[in-house]
Amino acid sequence: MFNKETEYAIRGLVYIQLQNFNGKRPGIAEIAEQIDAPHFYTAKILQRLVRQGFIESQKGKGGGFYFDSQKPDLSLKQLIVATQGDSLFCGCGFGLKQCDDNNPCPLHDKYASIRNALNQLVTDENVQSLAQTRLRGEEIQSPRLK
Amino acid sequence: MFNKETEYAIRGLVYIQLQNFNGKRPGIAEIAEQIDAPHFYTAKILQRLVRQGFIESQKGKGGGFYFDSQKPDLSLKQLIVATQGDSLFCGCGFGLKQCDDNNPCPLHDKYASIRNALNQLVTDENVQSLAQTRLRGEEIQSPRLK
DNA sequence: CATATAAAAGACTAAAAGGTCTTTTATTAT
DNA sequence: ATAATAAAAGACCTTTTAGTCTTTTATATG
Repeated sequence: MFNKETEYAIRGLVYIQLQNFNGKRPGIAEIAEQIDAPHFYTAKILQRLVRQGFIESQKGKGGGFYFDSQKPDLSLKQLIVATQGDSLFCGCGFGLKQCDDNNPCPLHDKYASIRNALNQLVTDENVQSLAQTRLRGEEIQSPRLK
Repeated sequence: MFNKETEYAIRGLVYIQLQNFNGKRPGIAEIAEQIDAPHFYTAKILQRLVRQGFIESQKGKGGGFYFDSQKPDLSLKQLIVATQGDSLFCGCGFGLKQCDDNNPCPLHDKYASIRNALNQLVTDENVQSLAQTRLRGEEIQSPRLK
């Protein structure tokens, strides 16, 4: 469904946001290890996301990656389109060029509804809400485990 | 969503079935042209499908590709799994290794329902029914056009 | 200001996907 | 038989995706 770059980007950004909630700015080594992704490849992907303005970074001692809390939440849709384009949301499952609501291919209606559901999901969900869900999950479970 | 090989395979097999309904066995050149796919690449893909027993072929004059009408209908699911594996139907959208119903990642439930819908669609639909839909569509439109 | 630290930049390699082409083999019609 | 035909086989090439590594640049802190 998603390519590696997108997977690592989602996992990386959610991890960064999670650490940010705790007042920390994780570095590449920590991020890559925690999300189980290749160190240097993760660095390259995060650098691209910085250049595109999705996250901020700080060089030098105590540096790392962080979200600008002034900026609006980052939807998965924005992130996915940035890393692998929008083909997932506008292509025809059957691969036909001439396929739209007026001239549908045999699979059109059923496939379109699935594609729309996927579009809805990634438009609604964002990095911040995912990180918060994980934060809550851990907070709720912690007392029982201790 | 699907890779090129899968797209060409679906389009090619539907075209073959459509021609078979008319008592014809199309050859590679015709198929590739009609489905707008690269000639030699289409040949390679169809050859693999023959080896896997999805379709039959006949060499020599008057030869071409055809379905064994004795065999059961070929679902898109079978075809997709043969051409690009089953990762689309069992992977986690979030890319986490530990993600199942017991230990779900934040997106699990919503993503799972989309994946299941997709699975259902390609399991229900098959090459034969798609070809028949196109056959009916053309038959209905023909009288008006002439 | 020096130094340690950490991201930025970019060259490089590896593997997979996508695609091309030539040669061989099988079949059928003359 | 043999010539024409059409798929099978497989070598090769190109592009994209995935991943690695070294060098450079910026920055906080002693």
